Amino acid sequence: MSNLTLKDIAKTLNLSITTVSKALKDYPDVSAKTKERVKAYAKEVNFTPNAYAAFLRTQESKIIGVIIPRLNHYFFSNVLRGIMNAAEEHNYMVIVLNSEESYELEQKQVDRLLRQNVDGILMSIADSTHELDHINKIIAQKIPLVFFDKYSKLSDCSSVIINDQKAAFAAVEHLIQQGKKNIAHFRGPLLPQNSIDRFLGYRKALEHYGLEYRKEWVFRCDDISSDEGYAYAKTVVENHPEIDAVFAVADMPAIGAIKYFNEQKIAIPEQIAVIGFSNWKIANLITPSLSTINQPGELMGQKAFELFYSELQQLKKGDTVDRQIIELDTDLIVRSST
Amino acid sequence: MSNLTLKDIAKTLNLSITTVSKALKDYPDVSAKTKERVKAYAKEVNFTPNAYAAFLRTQESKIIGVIIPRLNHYFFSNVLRGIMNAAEEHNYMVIVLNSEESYELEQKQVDRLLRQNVDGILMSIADSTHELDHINKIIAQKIPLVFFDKYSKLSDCSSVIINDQKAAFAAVEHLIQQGKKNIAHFRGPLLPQNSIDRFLGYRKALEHYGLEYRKEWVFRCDDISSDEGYAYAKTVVENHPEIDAVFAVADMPAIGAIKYFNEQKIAIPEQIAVIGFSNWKIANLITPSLSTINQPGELMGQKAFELFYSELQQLKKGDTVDRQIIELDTDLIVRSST
DNA sequence: GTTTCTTTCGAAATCGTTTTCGTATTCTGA
DNA sequence: TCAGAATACGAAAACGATTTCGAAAGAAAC
Repeated sequence: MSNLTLKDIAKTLNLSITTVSKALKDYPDVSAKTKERVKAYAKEVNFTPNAYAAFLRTQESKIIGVIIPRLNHYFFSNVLRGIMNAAEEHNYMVIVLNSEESYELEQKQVDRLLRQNVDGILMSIADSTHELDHINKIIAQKIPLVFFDKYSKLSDCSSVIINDQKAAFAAVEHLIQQGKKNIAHFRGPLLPQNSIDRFLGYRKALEHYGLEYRKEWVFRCDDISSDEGYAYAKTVVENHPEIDAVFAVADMPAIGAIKYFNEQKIAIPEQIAVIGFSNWKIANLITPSLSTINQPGELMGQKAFELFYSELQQLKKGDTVDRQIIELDTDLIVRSST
Repeated sequence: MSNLTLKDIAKTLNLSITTVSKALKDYPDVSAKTKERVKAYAKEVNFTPNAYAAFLRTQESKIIGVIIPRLNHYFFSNVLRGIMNAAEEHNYMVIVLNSEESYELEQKQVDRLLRQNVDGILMSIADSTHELDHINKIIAQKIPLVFFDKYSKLSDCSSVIINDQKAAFAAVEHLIQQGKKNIAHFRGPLLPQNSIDRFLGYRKALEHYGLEYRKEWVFRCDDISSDEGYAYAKTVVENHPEIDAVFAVADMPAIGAIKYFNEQKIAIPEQIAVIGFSNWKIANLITPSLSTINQPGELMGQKAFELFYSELQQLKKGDTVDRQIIELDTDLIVRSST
C-alpha cells in the first residue's frame, strides 16, 4: 500500500523502467499491448509518480504560491477560494502564505516560494511594501507573477484588479443622489494604490457634483479596522456635526461607525448615511444593513490563476509573454444605511 | 542570479560537491577554514539547496497539508493563521486545501496530499464525512495526522479540540441564570460531533436546572447560515411565542435571528435573548452585540502544528507515537444580547 | 540473400542533493 | 622512527522519474 515506483512495476511486469514510464505517458514507441498491460497494472496498484523525482527532470513543480496580506479577511479568503478551485481544475496545488501586511514578511515569503520552485506566484502586495526588490527577483527568474487586488503601478505584471477610483466615485455619487452634501471619507493608509484610488474617486465625485473638498473631513484608518471607524464616528459626531454621510474605504470601518451611531441613537441614514466597500458577508447582517461596493472575490481569484496559467503556457512555448490587466466590474449595493 | 547548485559552488571553490554539501551542513569532518570559505561564498551568491533533490534522499518534504471545510469562515481562517505561523517557525510550508464540507472532495484532497508526499496532514473533517477509508489510508502510510475542531471519535488520532458539550452547557446555563425558562436551540447538522455535543450540552443544562426538554423547540440549521437563523426566528415568533431565549450552534444563525428580531422590534434580550458560538469578529459589531462562546482559533492551529511536529520527531526516532488529545478552554463572552 | 526500414524495447545519463565509505595526509606518543 | 589515531577531503551510490540514443528483431524491398 505504500508508494511503489516505476522500478517495482517494471520488475513485476518483466519490463524495463523506461518502457513502463513511456507506456504510462503514451509514447508512440510502445506497443498497444504493453501499454494496456502497464496501465492496467498501474491502476490496479494505484501508482502515482513521485512528484519530486519528476520535478528534477521537468522542472515543473505543479505548485503555485499565493501571498495574501490578511488571511481572515472575508474578501481575501474568497479570492483564495477562487484560486484554489481554478488550481484544482488544472491539477495544481496551492501553497498559501500570508504577509500580515508586512513588507519584511512579504520578502521572506517570496524567498520561500522561490526556494520551493513554485511554477508561479499570485500575490496581493502588503500595505507597507515600499520597495520592489523581491518583486524584481521573481521577474528575473522568469516565473509568472500575477497581482490581484493590490498591485504595484511600478512593475509591469499581469494583474486582476477592480477600478477603485470608479467604484469609489459611484459610492459617493450615490450618497450625493440621496441628498447628502457634507460627506466625510474614512480613508485607508497612505501607501497602497487602492486606498489612494478610492480617495481620488471620492474627491472626483465631490468635484463633479460641485461639492467642496475639505481635508478635515478625511480621516485615516491605518488598520482598516472597525475600532478606527468607531473612534472616528465619535469624532464626527462631537466635532463635525454638519457631516451627513460617510464613505469608508472598507466595510470594517463603516461597521464600526454604524455601531457608534447606533449606540448614540443617531438615525441612519436620515441623520447620517454610511457606505462601505467590499461587501463582506457581515454587511448584510448588521442593522441597518450596510450599503457597499461589491468586489467579486472568487472571480478575481479564478481570473488570477488563469492569467498565471496562460503566462506559463507562453513561457513553455518560448513565446514572449504578454502581460494583461483584467479589470473586473464592481457594483453598488444599496441597502438600508444610505 | 538563477539558481545555482552545489556543483557550481564546488567548481568555483575548487572543492568537491561532497565537501561543499558537508560544509554547509556543519559536518565535523570539514575544516573550519573551508567551512568559512564555503559558507561565505554560499551567502554571497544566495545559494539555497534544491528542495526537490533533497527530498529524494531525505524523504522529507518540509510541507504539511491542511484540509479545512470552509475557508471563508472566520474561525477556520484563524486556525489556519495559527498553523501557518507555527509552521513558519519550524521552516515548514503549508499546502491548504478546502473540502467545502464535502466528503468526496475531502477524499480527493487527501489523495492529493499523499501524492505530494507531505510530512503530515492537519484536518478538520467535513460535516458530510461518514466513512473513514481516506483517514485510514493516511494512518496506514504512517504519516502524522492531527485533527482540529472537528474530529472523528472513531479513529484514534491526535486532536486539538474544545469541549463542546461543556461550552454549550455554560452558554445555556448563562441563559437560565438570566431568568430565561423557555430556551430554544438552533442546532447544527446531524453528523459532525461538535454539533451533536453542543446539542447534548443544551439538553444537559436544561436537565440540570429542572427545565423540560421539548423537541419542538429544537431547529436544525444544516448550513449553519444566517438565513436559517433568520427563518427560524420567524418561526419562533409566529408559532412559539413562549420562547424567551435562543442558543444557536454558531454565531451565524444567531446573527440571522437577531436581524429578524431587530426588524420586528422585539427587544433583545428582554423579550428574547440570543447566544451564539465561536465569537466571530462580527459578533461584537452587530447591535445588540452578541453573547457567545469564544473558541481560541489561532491557539488551536498552533497546538495542532505542535502535535504534528512532536509526532514526526517520535517517528524519526523510531519511537512509537503517543497520540494526544488537547482540549482547549473556551470562555463565555457576555455581551448585550443576553 | 542482402539491404533497408519499422517497430519495440532497454541501457544509461540526467536532474541536485545526501551520505557512506575509502583514502590521503597530518599528528600523536612511545 | 614508526605504528596508530585523528583530521580533511572526495568518489560514488543512492533517491525516482524522464528522455536520448542505440540496438535487436521482424517486415518489406530489391
